[in-house]
Amino acid sequence: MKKEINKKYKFAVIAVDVVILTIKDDKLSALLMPMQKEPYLNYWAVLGGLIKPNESVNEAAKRYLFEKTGLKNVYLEQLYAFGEVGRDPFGRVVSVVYFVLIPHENFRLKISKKIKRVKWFSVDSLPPLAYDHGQIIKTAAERLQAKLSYTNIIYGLLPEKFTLGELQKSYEIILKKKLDKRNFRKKLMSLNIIKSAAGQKRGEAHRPAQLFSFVSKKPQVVEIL
Amino acid sequence: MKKEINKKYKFAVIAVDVVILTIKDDKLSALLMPMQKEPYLNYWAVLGGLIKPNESVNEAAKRYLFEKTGLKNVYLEQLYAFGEVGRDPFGRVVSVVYFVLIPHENFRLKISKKIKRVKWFSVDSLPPLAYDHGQIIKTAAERLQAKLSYTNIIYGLLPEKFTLGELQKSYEIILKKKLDKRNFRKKLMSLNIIKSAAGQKRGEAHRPAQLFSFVSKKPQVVEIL
DNA sequence: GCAAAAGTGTTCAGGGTACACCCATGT
DNA sequence: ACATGGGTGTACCCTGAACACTTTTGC
Repeated sequence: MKKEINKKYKFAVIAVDVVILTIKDDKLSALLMPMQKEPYLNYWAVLGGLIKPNESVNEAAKRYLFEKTGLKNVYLEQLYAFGEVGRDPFGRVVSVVYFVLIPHENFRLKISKKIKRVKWFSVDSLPPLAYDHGQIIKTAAERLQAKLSYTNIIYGLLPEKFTLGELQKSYEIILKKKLDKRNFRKKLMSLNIIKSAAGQKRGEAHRPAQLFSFVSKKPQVVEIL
Repeated sequence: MKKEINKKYKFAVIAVDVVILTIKDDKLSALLMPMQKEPYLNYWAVLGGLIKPNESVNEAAKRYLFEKTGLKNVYLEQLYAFGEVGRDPFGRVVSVVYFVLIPHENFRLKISKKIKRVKWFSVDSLPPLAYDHGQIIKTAAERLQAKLSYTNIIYGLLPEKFTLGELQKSYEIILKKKLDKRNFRKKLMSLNIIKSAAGQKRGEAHRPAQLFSFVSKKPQVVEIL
């Protein structure tokens, strides 16, 4: 599809790209799919596509996300518009990039049959990437890291119910630093952003953990760490 | 120019808009220009235009800024991409919006002769605005307010040399709250982001004030307030 | 029994906040 | 003389940071 761009359009066209992030195997990871055409054959890319004339840019991002992965009602935020002239060898494409947070656990992606395969990569060890997608993923990871400290958006990465240990570990992975368990719990309980939920997490070779859930799954500015 | 859009382009075209902000008469103010065509005749708008095929989006923003106001080497940051379908009645236009900070004092704008006139408006009492420019200015003001608290970007709004009183007043205007003079000075001196500069500010009916300048005019993350 | 994470309080230091008076100037 | 903002120090409180042991489970 992108091949015909430089024939059809003198001016730039608009694409959206969506960086899907989750925590998997104790790493912040991005969902990538392999390119199927030269010059990026076998390079990996984030999900994306051109916008349609009758949809907003936000809608286009949500549409591609849903069409290609089945994801809906997840944390989604506009990241940045990437508009360098040479960023797409097929033609002039300006991409408005979004990032999405999903809990890894229990999430079944419904990958579109048009996509050969997808794979999660740790954002710290990415394969060769198409276009400027390396820069894009780096920017997304930085934004996420920055926002964790002063907002509650960690909720996007956790399942409905979670333990304080899992919550703390999520912060530690993204902030890349160890946190003190007692101080962490004291702080989070004082912020009123999480509440005790019914039940415990059992089945592991240690004492069961109380479950918690988020009071609100709307973005809030809160001084967390 | 924008009139032909819906004839020529089936798909969306890309524009840039630039919100120019300064502090004038103790108000955070935006530079606006009157529209000269229906349906927005006599509405006001921020500076903007379409991008050219051979320039990046960032370059387009800087080019329009320079061409229309003569401004260069000022604080400029990408704000957000606005992409609602109906935002421009002439056709499908997605706008990548930037904001710019300038010191008001001593700044001579070289307004392009193509522009009939420009005027500063307090962002808290804006005239009727074209397109979604009300939303755009509001978003810019919010971003600025948020970033003042944790970065040093106030430097964009102040002249080369300034007094601590002027600096404090700038914060107070944008944050919309009074600050304690002694605590403010103590904090800023401890951060090493400003340094004493030669000379004093005299000529006003009170004790002369020492001048200061910024150690660095690069954006830095610093916990200021 | 052993390993592994859950759960729980106290102490200390540093930073934020509140607060009042004299100084140097222009009019 | 008077009005105006410049310039300065201290006391208190609260928050952030450091720190260790017992509990409950699965194997």
